[in-house]
Amino acid sequence: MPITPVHARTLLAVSEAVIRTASRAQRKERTRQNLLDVTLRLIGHRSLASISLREVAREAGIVPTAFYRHFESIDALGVELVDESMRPLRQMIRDTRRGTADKIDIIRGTVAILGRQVRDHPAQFRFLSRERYGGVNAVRRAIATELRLFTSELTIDLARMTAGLDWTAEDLEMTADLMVSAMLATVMELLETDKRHPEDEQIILERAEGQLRLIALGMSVWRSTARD
Amino acid sequence: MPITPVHARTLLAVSEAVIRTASRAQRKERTRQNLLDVTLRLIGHRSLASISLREVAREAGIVPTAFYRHFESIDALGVELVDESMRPLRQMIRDTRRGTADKIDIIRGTVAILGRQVRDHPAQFRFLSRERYGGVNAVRRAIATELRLFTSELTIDLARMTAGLDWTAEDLEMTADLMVSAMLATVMELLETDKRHPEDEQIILERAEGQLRLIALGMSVWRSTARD
DNA sequence: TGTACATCAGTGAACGCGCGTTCACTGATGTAC
DNA sequence: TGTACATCAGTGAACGCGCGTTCACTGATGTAC
Repeated sequence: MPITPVHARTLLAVSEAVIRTASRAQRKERTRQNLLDVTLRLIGHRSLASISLREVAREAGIVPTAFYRHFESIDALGVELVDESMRPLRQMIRDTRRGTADKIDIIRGTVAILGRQVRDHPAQFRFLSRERYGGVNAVRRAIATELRLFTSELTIDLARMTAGLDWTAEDLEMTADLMVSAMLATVMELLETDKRHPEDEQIILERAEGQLRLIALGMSVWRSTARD
Repeated sequence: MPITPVHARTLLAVSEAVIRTASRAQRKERTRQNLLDVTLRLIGHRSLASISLREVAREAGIVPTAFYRHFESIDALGVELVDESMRPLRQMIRDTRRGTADKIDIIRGTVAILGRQVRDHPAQFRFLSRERYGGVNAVRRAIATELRLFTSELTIDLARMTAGLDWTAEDLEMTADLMVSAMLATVMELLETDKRHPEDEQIILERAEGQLRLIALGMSVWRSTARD
């Protein structure tokens, strides 16, 4: 649609309104983000189901009733947190794709990226792993959906790598699923490491690297039996 | 220590006492077990951190204060539940070892046993997977310890299978860890299946079988790089 | 076997507390003209 | 620019409720002799 003078005037009016209302709207957005951040921090030691609306509001510096200006309930806030917490994982895919095409390097690079993301965003990963099979239904389903998308993305990458090697879609998905399982287990182990033993992190990452290499080796000799 | 007449008389007295006190002790044990069962059932839809002592007592048909005759707190009950819930998993190892020595059969058999155990003891597996990274610290640590033992057992089996193939202890453990990760992910997926689609269970089990076969293939061409 | 006493699983009243949610409100910010 | 009105993020009192835990108790079961 071309921008006519009429549109231009309308757009100008709208953008002026946005600038003028920005102050209040921005402050609301800041409070909202604060509620999300505070919840993520509280989740560090406990589960979503066990934190209270009043506690979150208190930590965010607002009165309990003001919470409802932003979310319908703690569970609804949790569902929004899933999306926000998946961001580091989505970034991981992008970072990995930007890496080299050599297989050993891909594995080493992927594990390194994984380690860095977990180190940089521990609260997000802790939230996802704690609530993945946690007690809040809506949150559990939201995480399952996001992880399925993540596995799909990995399946696409595997399809590209094994192009012409006669892999079935089922086998590709099965392999991607195994890789995601191994990586998620690695994430959980990384999160459980004691900060007083930083060398544990290296051991876990090396093991993860070995596991991905083992899977890659298996792939190199895999013959599909789907049509047996 | 040999059993002397004096011992025999003492043992007799003790066993008579046991029989005589059995009624009250047995009833206490029954209530205790009932508390564990009720908690396991309540955990089906929510997390341990979100169920209350009063709720468990109510469901078990006792007054809240009577709960303390059996457990110090819900968390303490949870730790005991870990041990009870690990029983199906331990049984799995025994069942699998009783299977044949052929590799393909071992995989098929193991997956079949896994599927059966999850079907027969869903509450126990749900408890373990939900609380493995859940909000109750003591329970989380208890599960981690038990799963480490489980991985050790599997490492022993792998060592037996790869005898003379020059595998290092680290590589065996790494492989066992990957297998346990894959199996636990399978358990969680089985628990999430909708009962209205029983065919999903078969799909998940077939995928698990493929994953273990892929790992076994990788093992067959694995060369340790630990001494690089 | 009978009796007197001990044990102890389960009772029921009571407590103070933090919870989610309602409601009418305030006052700073934004909008219309 | 100035004024009159609208919006709405955050307030604060109030509610009823279920919670964990204390305490003194009851009465059936068990033990000693």
